[in-house]
Amino acid sequence: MPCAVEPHATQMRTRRGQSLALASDGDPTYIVRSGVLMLEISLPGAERQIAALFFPGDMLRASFAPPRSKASLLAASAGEVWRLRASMLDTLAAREPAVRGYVDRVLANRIALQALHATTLGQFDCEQKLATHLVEIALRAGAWQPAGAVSFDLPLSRKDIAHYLGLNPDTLSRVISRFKAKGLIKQFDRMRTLIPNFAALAACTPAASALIDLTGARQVPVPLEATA
Amino acid sequence: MPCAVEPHATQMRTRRGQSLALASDGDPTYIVRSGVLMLEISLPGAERQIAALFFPGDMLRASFAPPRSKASLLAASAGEVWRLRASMLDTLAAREPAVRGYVDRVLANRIALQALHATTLGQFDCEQKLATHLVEIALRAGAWQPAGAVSFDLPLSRKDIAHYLGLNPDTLSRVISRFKAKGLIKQFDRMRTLIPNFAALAACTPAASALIDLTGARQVPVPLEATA
DNA sequence: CGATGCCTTGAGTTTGATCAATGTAGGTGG
DNA sequence: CCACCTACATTGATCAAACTCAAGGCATCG
Repeated sequence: MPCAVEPHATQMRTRRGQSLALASDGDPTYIVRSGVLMLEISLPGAERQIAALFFPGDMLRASFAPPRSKASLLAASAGEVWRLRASMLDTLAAREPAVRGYVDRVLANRIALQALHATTLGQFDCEQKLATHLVEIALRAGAWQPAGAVSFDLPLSRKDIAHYLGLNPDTLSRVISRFKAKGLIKQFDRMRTLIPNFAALAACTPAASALIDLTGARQVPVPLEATA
Repeated sequence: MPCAVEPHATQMRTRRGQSLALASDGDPTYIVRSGVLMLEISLPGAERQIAALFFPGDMLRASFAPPRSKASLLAASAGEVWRLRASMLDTLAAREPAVRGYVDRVLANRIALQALHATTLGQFDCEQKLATHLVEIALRAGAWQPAGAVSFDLPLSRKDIAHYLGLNPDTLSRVISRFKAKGLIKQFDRMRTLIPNFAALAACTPAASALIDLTGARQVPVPLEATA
């Protein structure tokens, strides 16, 4: 999206589990090109929480993370990111309306997504939480297929998904098994996943339509009301 | 903070429970002067969630809320807000570096706070959740007193606090009673609250030091390590 | 081949939700 | 002033959803 940014950014390849610097000087700023980044918060005496996921097109700067406390930015999967200093992005934004618009849009979207995620964490039961996550991934990284099916690679490990959803990994594993038994998802291996009927899955979470709105809903093959 | 904004804003007084428009034209933008605003998300078939609280000095625009889905902005207590159109704020930000800096700072802070709140919702037990909320209020709206005490009015009703913390109102009531029994808080009536020993309360939540960092920690009378 | 990391599954326990009853403050009208 | 109503808060008894702990499966890698 922000083509004016490219010449000023450092290209980086990430590997699964790699940690990206948040604390270094110049308030580092990242734009995700492919793969998924996780913002991890580990507070003393509490389990870690994956506070946010960043998909291709998303931007984040170090000042988005709580300072001093143990926040870290991890690559969930292999991918590519652009890195630049915040001051450079600010300069570009002041000069180029397209960059300014991109930054503003991405920020507003992030806050809205976080509000939704707070609802997921605060109110949903474990099945709704998993359905929400699957819908989110399908919308951001899914390959749409005929008849309302979607396929994708789960970018996060079971443990990471659990910590993103505020669940215990054991519990999450059980919920996934239940979803498989109900035919809501099919798995070919740990990662490779197929949702045979997106609408049926979306019907499992109250957040589906809000997520569709927020992700720009590139394509949802079948209107939600049709099936499910 | 943003004095250049004042002449372009509409002054509004809020009453407890009042709803502020999010959907009207021009992407309405609010700056809180006094009192507290709540961003409420009510998804079909789920309990409502208070996704975020906005204290004096905070800013939010309608685009921060998930669109179409039922988000609303409510005044938790009587207060005063400035209202202006987003396009006006953007114009001012482009002209005045002070406004630009204010907007950027407030946004980054909001995202960091939301990350912390996600951790609170996802990992903390009910006592840690309440302690976190009390620390947050003490830092944002408390009157500091000698010997590490803080007093304030709880701006939210029990039900609102519960929905902010992802708890059941009954459960919250029990936790508050436990805190009173332990001497962590004293209440003179429903709202008026005193924390005799801030450090002891802060020791109940893993998020205390991160919150202190994020709120700018105007004054924390006694370093946390001293007591508790 | 064993070692390791990740995931799954069962048995038992606990935390917090639910339901229902009771208490309290503030407001209204007789 | 009292009776009454309503909204909000507290508290107890019961229950279930999710956590914990432990055992076992299944890949990958040296």
